[in-house]
Amino acid sequence: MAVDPNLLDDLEWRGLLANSTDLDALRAELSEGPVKFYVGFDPTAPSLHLGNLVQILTAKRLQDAGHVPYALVGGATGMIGDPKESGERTLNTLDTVKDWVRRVQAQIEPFLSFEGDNAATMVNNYDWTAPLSTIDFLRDVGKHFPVNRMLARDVVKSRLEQGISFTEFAYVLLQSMDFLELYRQHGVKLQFGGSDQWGNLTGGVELIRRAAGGKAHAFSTPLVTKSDGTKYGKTEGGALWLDPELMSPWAFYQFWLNVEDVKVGELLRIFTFLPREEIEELDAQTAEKPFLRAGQKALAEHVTTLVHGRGETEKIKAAAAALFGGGDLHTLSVPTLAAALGEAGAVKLEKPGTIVELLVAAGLSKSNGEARRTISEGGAYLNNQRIEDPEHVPAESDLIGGAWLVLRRGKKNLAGIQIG
RNA sequence: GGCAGAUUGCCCGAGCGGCCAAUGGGAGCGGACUGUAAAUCCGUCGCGAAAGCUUCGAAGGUUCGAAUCCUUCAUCUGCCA
Repeated sequence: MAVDPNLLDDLEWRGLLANSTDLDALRAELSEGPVKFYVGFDPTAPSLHLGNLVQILTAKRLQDAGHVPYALVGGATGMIGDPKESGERTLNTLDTVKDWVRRVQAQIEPFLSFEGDNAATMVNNYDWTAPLSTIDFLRDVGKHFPVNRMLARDVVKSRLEQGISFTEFAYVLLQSMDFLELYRQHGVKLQFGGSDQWGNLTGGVELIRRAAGGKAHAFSTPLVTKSDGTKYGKTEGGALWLDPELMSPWAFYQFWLNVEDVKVGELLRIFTFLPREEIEELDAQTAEKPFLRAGQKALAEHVTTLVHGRGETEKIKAAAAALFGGGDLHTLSVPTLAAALGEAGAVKLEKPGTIVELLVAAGLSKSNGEARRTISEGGAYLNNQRIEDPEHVPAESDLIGGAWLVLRRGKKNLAGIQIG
């Protein structure tokens, strides 16, 4: 099978290469023919999130270019926990990890092709890690890891003061072993991951060299952050999940639509498969007519379609047009409005209560006090009319189509109430 | 194992017997400005309509009254073995 010779150039242009081992050697290898590569996901939650999506899409880019993916879900590494700077992780039970492995696998599958010449393979490191004896592990793997080098890693250094368990300290051995195992079993020669995984990636390359005398490659993708350097979704209401149960497609779409101008170009490159010319055109539009937010719209549309499908995206776009259109809500057709509110999130009530009760019922405010605060701050809207009296109860005439109320907190948080 | 110090709200960090639901900063949230952007400015930021209730690692205790004092426990850090 022919491989795309421009793969690395494209990845580079998209800003997906943060760090890499010998890039020229990798370029040569990738141009010769299909290369088997792997990318791993640890089941640390019931769903993957935005950061993982970078890896999934990168894997797809490689597969589209003719290479052969091995998607690893870490049933074993998920039992141990990758050290992170903020502190020791809580261990999850085997049952929990197994459940999450299944979910994560199911999330990855739609993105890759498991058929054809360069079909993807799903693997689980539990399969080769669980049967391993301690003695074999220490002799065959441990012997190749100088502790002084392990201590020099940034994450480890940052943890030495506050403390790090041996369990997490040893994590890198497991991930390195995965690479070695896939190298030996399947001839996998390339691994990539987020830049926070760099130490683990090179650990594997090093282990393959020492234990098998082989040459393998690795590269890392940059961490996606906001313009102030903080992670997306870390501070605002939790992570950006790919699972529609954990984050509604509507909220997902809204997230991309609200991306800062300065980040649009970067995110379009990383998260969409749009060709270079189109992205550069969008860059130009963002620079010249930022108020049109053409970049944000394209970004929201493409990424939501990738993750949740075309149909869902179309429904959301129609809903957003109806709800944010600025027109009189009463002029919308009831089916349109009902569908729109269904996307944005709607709850059913027997009868309307006070605006405070409605805000809480719709999930727009966490408590009565918070709802009252929002109202006193002038942030509560019923059918696009600001409501200032916390005791306000919607009248019969407020019910659009005899049943619907559009509730909004602030500029962007919408929810529907269905009475009846 | 011994000694010393730490543990405060989402995070950082004051408070060291009443004036503390707890200074300040950050994040968050709302408003103004705009473009469902950024920056800026203003407001807000435990629960409760209120009376009041529950908070300052955990459990007890002293006191009219404790985040502040005492005891025990847990965890972390440093020093000594």
